[in-house]
Amino acid sequence: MKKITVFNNLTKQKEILEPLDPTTINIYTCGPTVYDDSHIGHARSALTWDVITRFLRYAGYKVHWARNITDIDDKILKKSIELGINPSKVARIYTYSFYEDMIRLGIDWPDYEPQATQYLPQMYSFIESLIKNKHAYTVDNDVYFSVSSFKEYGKLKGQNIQELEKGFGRIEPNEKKKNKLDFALWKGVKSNNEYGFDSPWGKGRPGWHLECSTMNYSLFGPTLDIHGGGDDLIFPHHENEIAQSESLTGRPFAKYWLHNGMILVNEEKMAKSLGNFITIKEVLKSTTPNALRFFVLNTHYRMPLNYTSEALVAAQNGINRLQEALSDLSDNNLPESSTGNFAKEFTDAMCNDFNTPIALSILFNITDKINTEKNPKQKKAYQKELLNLSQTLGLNLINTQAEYATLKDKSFSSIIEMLINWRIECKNNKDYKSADKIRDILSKCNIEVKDLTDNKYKWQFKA
RNA sequence: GGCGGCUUAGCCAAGUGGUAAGGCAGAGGUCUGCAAAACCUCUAUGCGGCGGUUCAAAUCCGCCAGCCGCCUCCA
Repeated sequence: MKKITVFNNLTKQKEILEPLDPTTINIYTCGPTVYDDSHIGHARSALTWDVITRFLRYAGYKVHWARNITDIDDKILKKSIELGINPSKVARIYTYSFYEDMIRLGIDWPDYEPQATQYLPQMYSFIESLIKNKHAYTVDNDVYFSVSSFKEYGKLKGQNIQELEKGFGRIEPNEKKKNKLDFALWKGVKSNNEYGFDSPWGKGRPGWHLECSTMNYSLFGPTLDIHGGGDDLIFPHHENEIAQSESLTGRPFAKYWLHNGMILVNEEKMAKSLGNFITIKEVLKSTTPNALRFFVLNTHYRMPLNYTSEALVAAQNGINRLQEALSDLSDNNLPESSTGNFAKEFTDAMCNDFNTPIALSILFNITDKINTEKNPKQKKAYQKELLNLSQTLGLNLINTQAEYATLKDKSFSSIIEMLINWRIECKNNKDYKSADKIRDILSKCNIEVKDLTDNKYKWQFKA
């Protein structure tokens, strides 16, 4: 297998991927905060790491992938007040919603899905060690990390502490902090009614950055191979993770830092805070998981990706062409052997910092071969190759009927609307015989049409 | 203000020194009862602009313009 090259954000250059253990890769990627339905930005992130871990396994590595769930956080508390339910229940509701989305998108289950609230004792000892080492200090019932205690602070962002301080004008000063760049490891409650956990520093909740450091340390020890996440997390989240973890262990936290680009809507970042997000559930009403995956993989993972409905249509049509080339195959009817003619090109592309757009273009090159190959045996071999490589990207090109079922509601409604409109046309032409026939047909399908004035109508299911 | 990134055909998007992948859309044709699918042909002398380095630049350097991200929670 060829060497895999990755763009390491810590060094800002492409490097050959050399895990600590040559046979195994430990990878941790930042997952969602579960306070609402996930949007397609989360889908992009999940798809990116799904494909990267799939390829690492394809390349022969043993992969241990962890993706956290942030299940305690200010936004969750806010939501719990809005909904009038316990914060842990809010977290569970949206964790399950996230899982539902991940299943529909065909994301492989990570090997670990640590949740913040399951690691509180480990967090306490993490904080205690930092206090003992003078990297953290307590103020009232809060604990803060002291940025000035970590000389390399800013190395991921590429700025030193002085430079970072200069650009700090936008942040409201917190009087409790010794340095304005310091961040909370533990946030004490303001009043006893507030939700929280009992800790050595009183009732409160963990700071966001702490969970990733703690869970990484618990799962993988001082140093892991790859740490991933969205590029909006580089600063301060990942910077702070580095500061905490390296202050604790004195060892490098992660060898390689990989970040996926954002999804944009109208050239603007899609984010919950901007309110311009499209949920995964919403988008899957009008497109298939395959098409969404194609849409995402057609752009290199580090580039921004502009969301448009046109692009999703293009993706769906592209997927259709690939599926068409395998339309005579099914699970009971798979060719035995692959040509292997394209596997090298495919691997080369993926080894070059996971160049999925090139990898996809190779799938189309194989499709050309399938569609023009006269020799049936050879054609089968090309089909097998297309199937193998598409599966490495997590695409599902055969047995696709189940996928279309997710679109059923939309198609179903539009067919009914169409029939009703046809019926109105018949009525307007005084062709009542045809109009009645259409109404009878709908009626047999348990759809009752009710005429209103001015060609208006409504329809409903009847038992 | 500080730091980082982007600008390639109608649209999406690869390509980081050797003469522009791939997809979508579009045009013409073959096939077809008609479609669909498939196949064949065509669709950027040019990669934001201006300079420079080089035998050779979309690719390297400089300047300019436009756009975006992070610095507050964010995948």
